[in-house]
Amino acid sequence: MWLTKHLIKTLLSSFKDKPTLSKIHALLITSGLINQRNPATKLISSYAQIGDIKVARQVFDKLPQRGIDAWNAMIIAYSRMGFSNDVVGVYKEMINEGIKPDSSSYTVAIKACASLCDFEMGEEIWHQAVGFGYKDDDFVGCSVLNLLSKGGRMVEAKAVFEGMKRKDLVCWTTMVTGFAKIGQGLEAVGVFREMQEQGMVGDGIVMLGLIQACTDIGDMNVCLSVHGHLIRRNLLMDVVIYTSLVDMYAKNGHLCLAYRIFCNMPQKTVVSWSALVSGYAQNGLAGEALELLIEMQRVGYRPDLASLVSALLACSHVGYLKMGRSIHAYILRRQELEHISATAAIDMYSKCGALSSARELFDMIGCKDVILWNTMIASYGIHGHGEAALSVFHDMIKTNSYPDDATFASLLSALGHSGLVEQGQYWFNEMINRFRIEPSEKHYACVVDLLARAGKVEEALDLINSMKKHEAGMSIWAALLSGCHNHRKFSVGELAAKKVLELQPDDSGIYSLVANFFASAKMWKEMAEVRKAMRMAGMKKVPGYSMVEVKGKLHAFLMEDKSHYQYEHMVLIIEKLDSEMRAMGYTPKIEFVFHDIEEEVKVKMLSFHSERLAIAFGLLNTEPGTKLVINKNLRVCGDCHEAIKYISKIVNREIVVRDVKRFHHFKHGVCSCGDYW
DNA sequence: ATAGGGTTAG
Repeated sequence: MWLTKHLIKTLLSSFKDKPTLSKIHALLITSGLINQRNPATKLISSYAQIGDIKVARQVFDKLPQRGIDAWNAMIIAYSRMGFSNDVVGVYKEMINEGIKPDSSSYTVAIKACASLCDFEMGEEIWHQAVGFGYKDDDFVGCSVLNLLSKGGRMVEAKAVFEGMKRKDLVCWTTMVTGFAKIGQGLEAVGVFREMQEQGMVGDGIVMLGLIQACTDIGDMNVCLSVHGHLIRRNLLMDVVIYTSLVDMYAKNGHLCLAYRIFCNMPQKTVVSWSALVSGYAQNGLAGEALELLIEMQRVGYRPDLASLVSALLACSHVGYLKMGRSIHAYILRRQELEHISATAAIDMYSKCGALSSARELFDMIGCKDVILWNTMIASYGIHGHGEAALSVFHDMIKTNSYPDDATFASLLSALGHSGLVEQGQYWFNEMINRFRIEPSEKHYACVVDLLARAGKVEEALDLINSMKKHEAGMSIWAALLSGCHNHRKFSVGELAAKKVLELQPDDSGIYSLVANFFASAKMWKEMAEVRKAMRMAGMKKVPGYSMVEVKGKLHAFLMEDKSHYQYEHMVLIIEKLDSEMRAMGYTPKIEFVFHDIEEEVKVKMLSFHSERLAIAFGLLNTEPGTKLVINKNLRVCGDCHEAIKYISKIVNREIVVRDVKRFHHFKHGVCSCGDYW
């Protein structure tokens, strides 16, 4: 055999195509060199590099004696392919065969555990590494930093980091990114500054962590200065960095800027598109998000799950059930439904009024995680099905899923809206004592709401006064006031009303609550003052609109929307309904009009609120008996709430109105959610 | 010589 060992080595490092590799492989076998450590190891890495991991494994398995080099070649091969399970598998085999891992085996194995989020295993390997004298190894240490930061354990990570003798750029980057990822942007910036003070020069990757930190901090000045820094340092070349910038500006609501950067990017990837789609969706610009999803497909990008999930979010925002369904079906066809997209689809179904579809999907998901459970509980909650929410919660406990703060926020809110007071109080206490979760302001607001609805306003006030770590905010006082209003508890109510006014509401619904309270308490002077204050505050400028999906298309209506092609027909329907309603005993609640105009005009304004236009349009264009689902961007008006009860009876239809807070199911003259508030 | 830090989504 004229091929020397040396020549084989050279060949293996310079030729990366499969036919050549196979030829060399054959030569190694015929020459017997295959059984020597060095060429075999080389062969394994070469096969791994061209992505032929199976052959690499075969070579590895056939080796008569395997040294640490061969093991590492194999473990690194799996790591490069992203096969973390196999990495851990090979590591375990090594241990079983009595091979002593070295620095690189530990490093790669711990990295694999981090990407699998298998923190137990990761820590076990870490301890083994320490036991074998790799305590001060930089690579192992850095892998550990990554493991801890992936688990959000930045306090421990910081301790390890501080103990490291030589901190290189990779370690610093891990710390910066770690803090940024868990929402501690300021800490991340602090670490970056420290790094600069140590004279370390950053690269694009550490800047990526810094961009994420800025995204989290949300201060435009910081964002712009980091952007400037990138330009000055000439680091603005990588697609990934551009994409991150798009995300940063989009998440902070600067969509024009995000879009401009997106358009001017030298190249784009699917991720760049996804980042923009998600930016639009998260900022409530559902139409733009969906258009962008279509546009990206048109120019040849196959949407990834992130963009599809964002599109589902957009659908749930505007109640676009038909589009939501087809996106869900598309994900199913691609066989890519997993937890995140399933959760998004469940949320979409429930927010579009298709609660049973949400449940059906939920039941099909095996091995549910916390967010999935929480989403189902919240779904029942917004529809006013407290018992169902509680039963899902019980299932959750039975399967040993551990509830978190969000679980209880959804559960307590669901119980409150269904008047399950004892259950609410019980689980609030269990949350604190058994699950050791500290109540947040949100939890307090739920329980205050729960108690106040039941008329236990003194108890609610005691709870508010017992709050130590939080200051009671608008939601808490408004909930209390509403209970006082409904149960004619005037003295606590007066206190709550004052607190609400002190906090300067920017929502006309809250002003009307205060005014109504003063009216029922016969405190006329205060009532007049509230009306005056309201005029002075000049209420939110957000125009109210309602949407209805008819035959798979979304139709939006603004108040008194005369431009609509069916306006005359809609007016006729509204007027006809109006006279029938009055005959049944309905009187318009003009306190819900906040303009200084004549009463007759006020009444007219009420009956042309956007929700009623949407209902009229729905009635006109659907078969009798069809359920109508209306979506409103603000809170449904109190008068309309009353009127829709009558309408549901007159036309004998189920009418579902979703407003910012929850769902109102109107059927046979009643609303499932009881009181308006 | 090898290995450790990177973008979007519930």
